[in-house]
Amino acid sequence: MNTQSHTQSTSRSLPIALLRARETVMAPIRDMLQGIQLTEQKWRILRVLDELGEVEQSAIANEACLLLPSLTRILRTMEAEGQITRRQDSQDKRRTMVKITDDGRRILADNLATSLAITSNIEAQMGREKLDHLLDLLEELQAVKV
Amino acid sequence: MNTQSHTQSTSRSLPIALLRARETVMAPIRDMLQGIQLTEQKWRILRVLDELGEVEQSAIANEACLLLPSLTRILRTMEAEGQITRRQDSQDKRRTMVKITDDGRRILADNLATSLAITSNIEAQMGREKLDHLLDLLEELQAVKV
DNA sequence: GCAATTTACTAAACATGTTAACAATAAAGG
DNA sequence: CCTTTATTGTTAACATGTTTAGTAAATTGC
Repeated sequence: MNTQSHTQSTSRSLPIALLRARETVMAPIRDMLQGIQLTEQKWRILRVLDELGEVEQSAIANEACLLLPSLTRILRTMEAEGQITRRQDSQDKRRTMVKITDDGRRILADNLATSLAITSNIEAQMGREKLDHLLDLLEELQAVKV
Repeated sequence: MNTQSHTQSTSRSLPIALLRARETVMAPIRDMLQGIQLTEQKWRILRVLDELGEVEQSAIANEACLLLPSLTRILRTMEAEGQITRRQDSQDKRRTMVKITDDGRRILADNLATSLAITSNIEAQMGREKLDHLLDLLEELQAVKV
């Protein structure tokens, strides 16, 4: 008799189900990224910067779902590798503004087709409606007060 | 004009939506665990071991969604802290069998009520039906071939 | 039986996750 | 103004994630 007999099997545990689903979705993206020496996180950062233009680090952290200490380290290497640039904001000197470089954009452009193909593949197998419904439910879950 | 104008906003990106939803769900659990010096991963391991009894490490890795190298390290410290025991399997000497100790079980028992309350809270806010539906969709997503 | 392959796990190296503490600047409130 | 508080970001320390390589034992296939 176990302590947790009241609880669900792992496949019906929300935290684990979310983790496993994410592994499934990320697997082909990781395959793509491994070919170009980019981590999942750096890829997300490049996409956010391409989408938002020049932004402060908190905004990146928020959009790309990273904590600031991680972001600090990652941006340091990305700057050294020439994928982004950073400069102090003149108005608010606490802020660092970050921008994607042409090299960074090139990485995105080179992998856009593969990225879209991965998304399409999942959509084709699950169906657009189900996928939209799933995204709605996930959005709703994020709004839950904890 | 950005490179990614074809793509969805981050809130409709499946990988990020899954990540954010998971953050929401884990936040109160992390609060609980911080009080008892346990990481999210160790908590999952204890629950799996309580549920499955004595099992090999690959089974834990699979159930708790951890890679073996991470598991090796984590189990080493958990053994040192007396929450689990490990022994070589006599039939198949490659296998290491892992079992939860009474101390480990006590940790689970002490936090069962809090854990259940967190689950109930989410269920109360989202509704059981939606939650079940979400779990169904996540299960379906995991089955997608990539 | 035995070589080749597979399985179960470990080790090492590097990247990120996570928390706590801190520095610098800006905003708020008196 | 000037103190207090909040915001922005960094650093450090430790835990885990991820990949590659390696070891030992079991299984396969001939």
